[in-house]
Amino acid sequence: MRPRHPKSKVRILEKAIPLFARAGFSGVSMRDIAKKVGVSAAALYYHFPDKRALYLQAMTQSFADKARALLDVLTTTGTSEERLSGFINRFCKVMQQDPDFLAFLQREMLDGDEIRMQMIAEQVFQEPFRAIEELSKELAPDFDPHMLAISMAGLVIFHLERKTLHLYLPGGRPEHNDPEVIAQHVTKLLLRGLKERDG
Amino acid sequence: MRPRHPKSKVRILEKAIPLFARAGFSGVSMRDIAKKVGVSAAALYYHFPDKRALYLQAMTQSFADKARALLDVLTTTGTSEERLSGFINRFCKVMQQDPDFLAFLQREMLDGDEIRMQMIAEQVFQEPFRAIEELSKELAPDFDPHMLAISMAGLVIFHLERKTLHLYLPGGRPEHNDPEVIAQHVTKLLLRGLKERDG
DNA sequence: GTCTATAGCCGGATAGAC
DNA sequence: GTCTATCCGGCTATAGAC
Repeated sequence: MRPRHPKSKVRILEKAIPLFARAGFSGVSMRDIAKKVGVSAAALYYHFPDKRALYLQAMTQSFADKARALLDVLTTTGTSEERLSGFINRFCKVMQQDPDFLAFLQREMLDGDEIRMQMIAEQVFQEPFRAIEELSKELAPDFDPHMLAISMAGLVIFHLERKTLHLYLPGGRPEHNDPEVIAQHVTKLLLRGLKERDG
Repeated sequence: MRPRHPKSKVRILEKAIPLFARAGFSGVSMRDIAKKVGVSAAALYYHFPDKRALYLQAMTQSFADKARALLDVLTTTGTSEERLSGFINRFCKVMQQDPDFLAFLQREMLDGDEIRMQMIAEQVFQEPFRAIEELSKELAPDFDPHMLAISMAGLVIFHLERKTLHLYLPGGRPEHNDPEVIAQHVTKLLLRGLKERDG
């Protein structure tokens, strides 16, 4: 249960996250954030030393607990195929339910400096990435596990990030945005690609 | 052969492209561009009505001729497999040789308004996309051709856009940035994934 | 076609009252 | 903790000389 009047700092971050995720660091002003929160711009400086610190904390907040959500489903029991399918499903769902997280991730891959990238890698992706590499080794030992893990992430992420372009490309249909449809497509593509031979 | 002193407008666009591609519309000022070109900011307004127009023309310029480069290799003769492999190779090479194009594309997928997205779709991606859908139908009639085309693009693009993150993820090696290595990986993954059964 | 100068606005950030 | 008022620099864009 969330309190009706959360601490100011939390309220500021809650409002700042979607703004920064959608317009980026230089696309949002402190006044924009203050207006959304319903306070003066000066009030923000009581809680954060400067704009960069506010951005960094907003991003960190948006990334929190994402690693755990992805790891959980990777460490359950079952065949390799079941774990892959479970992971792809969870990944699609997490990304679709939190568009701010996806936008932040895309933004950081474009603009992120070394320090922020290192933080993201260590705090969010390193553990799940390792688990996916292990799964890759089980499923397809003749593939480079690092590249295969990148491929899995890329397949899911690109299906979700191409949303706006999708409207104007031929053959686009509404169900192509359904995370379950995407997960099913990606899993089918991967599994057939991972088994060297199958009936 | 490029003339030693190209028209000012062309010179401005040449300098503006990498700046906008790397920092985005709001991350670059008219003064930044003017400084790179070696003129005053006021001079830019002789050639472009405002900053938005300059950005749009820079983006359009960066996207020009990309459709043709991708289409050429799709319409050559050969088996479906050869055309797929040729396309993936070309796609990787084009994207890697022109990082500004890749950055612009990522940026527009994040920030692009409907008008710009429609322009990109119609002028750059519609024709090659249709050709890839046709190829998908030949190779794997039981897949949704639209989704498969998205998957192909996503695989290539994500391997190239994750460059900065890659340093901090386990198992990353220098050759993972080689476009030929990426193309080979993606082709292998796709072809095994596309054939329903193989020996 | 390019310059200098400048208008007018908006940005981040601070001072000091309450 | 939040306010109003403000500093000051950078921003887009224009005016007018050359």
